[in-house]
Amino acid sequence: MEIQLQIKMNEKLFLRNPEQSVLGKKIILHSIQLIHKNGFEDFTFKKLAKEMGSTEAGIYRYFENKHRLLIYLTAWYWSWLEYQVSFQTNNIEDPVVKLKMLIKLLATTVDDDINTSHVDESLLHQIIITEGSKTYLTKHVSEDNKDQLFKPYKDLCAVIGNMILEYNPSYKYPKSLASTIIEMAHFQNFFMNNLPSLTDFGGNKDDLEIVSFLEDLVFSTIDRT
Amino acid sequence: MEIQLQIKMNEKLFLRNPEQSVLGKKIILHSIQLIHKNGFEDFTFKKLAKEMGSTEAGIYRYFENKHRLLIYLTAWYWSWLEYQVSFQTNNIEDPVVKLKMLIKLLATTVDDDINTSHVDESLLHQIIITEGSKTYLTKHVSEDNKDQLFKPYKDLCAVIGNMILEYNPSYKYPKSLASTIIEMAHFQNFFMNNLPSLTDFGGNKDDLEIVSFLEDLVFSTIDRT
DNA sequence: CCTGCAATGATAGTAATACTATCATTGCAG
DNA sequence: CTGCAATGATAGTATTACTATCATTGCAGG
Repeated sequence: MEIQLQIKMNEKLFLRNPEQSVLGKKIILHSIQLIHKNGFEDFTFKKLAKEMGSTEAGIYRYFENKHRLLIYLTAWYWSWLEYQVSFQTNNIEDPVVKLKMLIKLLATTVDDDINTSHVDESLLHQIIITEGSKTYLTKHVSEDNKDQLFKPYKDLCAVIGNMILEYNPSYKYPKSLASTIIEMAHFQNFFMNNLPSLTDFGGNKDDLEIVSFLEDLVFSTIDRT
Repeated sequence: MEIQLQIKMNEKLFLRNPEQSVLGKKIILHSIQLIHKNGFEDFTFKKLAKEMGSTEAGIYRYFENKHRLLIYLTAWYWSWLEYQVSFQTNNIEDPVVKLKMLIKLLATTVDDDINTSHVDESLLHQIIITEGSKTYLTKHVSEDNKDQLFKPYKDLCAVIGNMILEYNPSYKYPKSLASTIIEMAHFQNFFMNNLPSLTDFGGNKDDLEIVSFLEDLVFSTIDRT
């Protein structure tokens, strides 16, 4: 069985749909590599064009600017992850098992999904850890939010919130706990690898420790009514 | 009693100490106002110079670049906050009371401290919420960390970690929980004001709801051994 | 009182960034 | 085979992120 996974993205995320042309897919492929390599601050459309063997103007036909491209990549990632979550938790009824699966998906290294040829999910995951929050930590969040640019992130958060309520319908802060799980899965990973004294994961750099921390945090919190 | 609070800052944070001259203090004062007003991305030394009635070159004599200035402001804030924490929890023995005080200091609106004339802590607090994590979410974290630029943040995190251990010496993740409290105090605030569907704080926009969420989270987690 | 040096101001200049515009070429849909 | 959309090639502008130079000021120590 060979399938190609296509994620339908909000039209406002781009000027021209990058999934629908060779050039567009090359933009996605190489921007992921370049941002992963040198970070978002250092990333420019000129450098990307050079890397791709195309031109700056060509990229501007797809994305308004590099910030929009980052939002696109992030939105794509959260959509893909929500799909993974629904796939992996399908037919599971026990909310404990579901929540544990979710934490594992959020907090452990992602493998490249062979069903998406132009996206390396493993690299993208690391980009989201470092750059993801920059998509919304701006003065223009509200306008971007009105354009629904953060919908995939909010959708995933809602899914998690519902899992929490399934486990304990009387817990008062399901959405805040959901956003805490998402952000901390990433921040604790970043801290572990870059500022280890902010964590308890020593030198091991093992994803599974983050999973343990998060599981303990989540279930302690929602266990007591 | 009139005191002037002086915070000793790491020499690597600046080229020339801004606390030791009128121009330096003006840089701090106006950069806080400008970053608060238009956000860090839009902020440039040229605009700052114009606002202050000085010149771009003059500012470069104090700070290498705007990112370093942001790190300086952030480091200053965390140092000031650690002082507030030590002041407000002084003579308190009960770790519950201490932790609650800490959460309150982190998560509620800060008043301008009259003991620091050139820093508006209230504005600075809002800057840290939106821009704080950008100081370390870079490709050069490790070098910056070697220069001890994040020491105040790490120190505060250690203080919180110790409070947690005082309450429950067998809790396994005091430092990760500490960094979670700090980050979530800010992120939940940002979400509440800008992406409310990621929280359970509806339209009220009340700091105290964040306090309740964090208290519940922290004490649930460290209550169970 | 003067002198000397550090801090500041004023101005200029450069390379890179973040775009926008124009026109030529190509390739494939009808 | 033709026409139009996508791409390529090139150029140009305003702003950003600096660096350099020289003149001015102001005050600390002799």
